[in-house]
Amino acid sequence: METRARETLRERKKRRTREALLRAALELFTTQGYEQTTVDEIAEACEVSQRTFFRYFAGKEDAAFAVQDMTEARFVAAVRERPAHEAPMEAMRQAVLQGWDALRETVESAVPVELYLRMYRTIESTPALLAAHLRRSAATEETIARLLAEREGVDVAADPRPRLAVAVFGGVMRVTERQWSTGDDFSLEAIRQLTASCLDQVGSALTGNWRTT
Amino acid sequence: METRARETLRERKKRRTREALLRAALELFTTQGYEQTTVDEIAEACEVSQRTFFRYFAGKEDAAFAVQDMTEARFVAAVRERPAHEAPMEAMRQAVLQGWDALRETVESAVPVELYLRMYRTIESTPALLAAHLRRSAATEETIARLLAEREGVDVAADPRPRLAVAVFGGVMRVTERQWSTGDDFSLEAIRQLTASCLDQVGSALTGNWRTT
DNA sequence: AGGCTAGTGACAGCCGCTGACAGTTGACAA
DNA sequence: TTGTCAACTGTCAGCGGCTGTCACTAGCCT
Repeated sequence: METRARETLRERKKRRTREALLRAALELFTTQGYEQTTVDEIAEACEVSQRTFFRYFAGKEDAAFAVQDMTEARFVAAVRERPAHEAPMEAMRQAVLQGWDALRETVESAVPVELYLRMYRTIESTPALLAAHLRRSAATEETIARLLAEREGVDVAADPRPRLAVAVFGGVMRVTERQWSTGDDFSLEAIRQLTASCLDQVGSALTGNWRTT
Repeated sequence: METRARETLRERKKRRTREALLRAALELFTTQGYEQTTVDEIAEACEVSQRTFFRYFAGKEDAAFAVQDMTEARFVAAVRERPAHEAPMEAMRQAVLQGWDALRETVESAVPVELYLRMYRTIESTPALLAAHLRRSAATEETIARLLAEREGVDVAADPRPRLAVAVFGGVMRVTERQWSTGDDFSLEAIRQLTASCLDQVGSALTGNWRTT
């Protein structure tokens, strides 16, 4: 966590360029749309060449998910740090909620939280980005599955239950995301509350017979 | 189902061109890889111009999923036709299994089943296609959720349980797909059996404490 | 102070995809 | 049968994402 330690001029310039590109990209994506924004525009906004953009980001998509990656990493770390006595589903639940609580600290070093939340919604409403998001989530789920398998002492190759549990959890998260991004309360508290609410209703959703309740 | 009735010459030619393009595309995708195959190659293999390819398919991706779309449509229809007394999860389970059983008839009109299965695996192992696949699945899930909500007489906007149930089911399907495509038995029977097996283990996966069993 | 190299810009080129326009060929009525 | 019309196709031009190459500038290090 000691990034400010002896940062050479070159490194500082690099970091600034990257941050400028990222901020400009997210700003443009969220205001005029992802597809409508060209890489040239982003580069021009920072007064660098298009080629330089591609030296910092593997592609346009990569810039869109740069911040998301930070929060996902936090989530994985949070799961890893959960006490061993917690059941898998409970550990994931706590890790996610914890992630929302600490979102500000996680994100603010790169971009304003408000910009992050706007980008989050842009991802949900842009088909190409939604696809990429789901694929990335699948990769994260695979990581978590291995983590839980090891933690519970089962073989992830032979026992499908770790992957099943994570897939179910991931499915619930996607419903939560969708509900939040199509709702009318775009606050951080709203998404935290929705997360808990959706997780609480999984059992009821699976047992069927929704008419009676 | 009466496609052969009064098919004009023009229509026949069109259908042939489309089928040729589709077959060539899948053949090339599955043998040399999706990214490694250019649209020009596909068009050339059928002796048409690149422009013509784009008149039949919205894009390279579209060709890759043409057959998948047929099976998904069958699945949605199957859910719709399930008896009203079945619980949601059970209805989806039956619909999927039924889909695998009828796969041959569903697919063979377009391409050989073997080619379909090969393409299925190619999708799983190609990041760009996997992303598209997940997004398409999400769209299908939304359709199913509305279907089940109506069927059970609940409001899909107010009650998250239909979407939750479908998301959970979809998650299990993805685990199944992955397990199948990374396993060593690429037969149709294998995937059918895996489907049932994974669905059976969801309960156990969620209750945690995997060590004891 | 001067050599070294990371970082950059400029240029050329591939590929997916689209719009515009003209040529060809099947459909259908006179 | 023939002529007209609409459908289908090829060609060409162009945009945007992305990559390789190469020369050049600017910070680093001795």
